[in-house]
Amino acid sequence: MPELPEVETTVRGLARVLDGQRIARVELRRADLRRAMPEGLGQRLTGARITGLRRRAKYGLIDTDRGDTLVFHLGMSGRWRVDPSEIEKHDHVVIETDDGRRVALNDPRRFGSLDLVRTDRLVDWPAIAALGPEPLEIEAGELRQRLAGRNAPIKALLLDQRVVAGLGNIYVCEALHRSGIHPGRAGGSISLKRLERLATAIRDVLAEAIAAGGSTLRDFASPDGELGYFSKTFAVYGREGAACACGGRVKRIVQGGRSTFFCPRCQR
DNA sequence: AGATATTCCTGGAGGC
DNA sequence: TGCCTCCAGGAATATC
Repeated sequence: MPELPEVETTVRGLARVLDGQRIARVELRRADLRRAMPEGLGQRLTGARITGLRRRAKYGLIDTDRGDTLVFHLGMSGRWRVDPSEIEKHDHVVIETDDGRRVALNDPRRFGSLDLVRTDRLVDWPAIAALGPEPLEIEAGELRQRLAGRNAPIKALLLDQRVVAGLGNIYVCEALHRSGIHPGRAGGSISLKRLERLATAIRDVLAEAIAAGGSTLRDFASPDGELGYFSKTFAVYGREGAACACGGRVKRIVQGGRSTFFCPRCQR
C-alpha cells in the first residue's frame, strides 16, 4: 500500500517520463475512482505541457502550463505503470505524451483519487489546506504543539493527516517502535524529550524508505515496474510473533479498527 | 470539539 | 477444486 515513500518514488519516476512533455492524449477508461473525476479532465489536460511534478503528503502533484495541477492519490492499491506494453484491467486513466511515452494509473480497489485543481488555488483546496506539516521536516516542538491536550492514543493521532501529513499505518508503527513509545499512550502525555526521539524516528524511517525506493507489501510497484524492497527491513510491521531486537516479542493489537504492531517490552 | 464508527472497493488468504 | 467469509487500508462523512 503506497505510503509517503512510495508516492515520492512514484513522483520521481513519473518526472523522468513526463516533466517538460506535452500531453498528446488522455484516455479516461472510467469516470470515477473513489470519487468522480472532475468534468472535462481529458480536455483540460490534452495539449497542456507538464511543467513540474511535486509531492505534498501522500498526494502527487503534476503541474501544467495551463495553470492546472493534476492531483493524484494512490489510495490503497494505486500505482502508475510506465510504458505498459498493453492496457490491462484496472488501468483507469492513460496519459500519452507527444514523444510517445505512456503512463497508466492502475488502481484495482479504487481508493485513490484524481482531481484537477487551479495551481494558484491549490493551497486553499480543502484536502490540501487541512494537511499538517510534512513528516520529513517534522520537529519535536511542532509535534508537542499539535498533540497538546489530546487524549487519543499517539498511534491514532499520528495517522491523522492534520497532525502530521503523510504518515500511514506502516511508518507510524515503525516510528513508534524506533522511539520506544507505546502506541496506546495518550498523545498529550508524551515528554518533549521523547517527542524529540519520535520526530527523529519519523524523519529517519521515511528517508530510509525513500532511499530504498519505497516499500512493497502486495501491490505496489515503482513506475518502471520494479518492486521496492524496504519491506524486508520493517522491525515490527506485519511481524506479529517475531522477535524484537530487545528480546521481546512483536504484538498485534487493533486501534481504531486497524492493526498496530509493537513490542510491549521496549515500547512504553 | 474531540473521539470513534462507518463507508467506499477488490483481490488474496484461509477455512471447509 | 471451489465456494464462502474475512481482511487490508486512507480519508471523507456521520454519529456520539
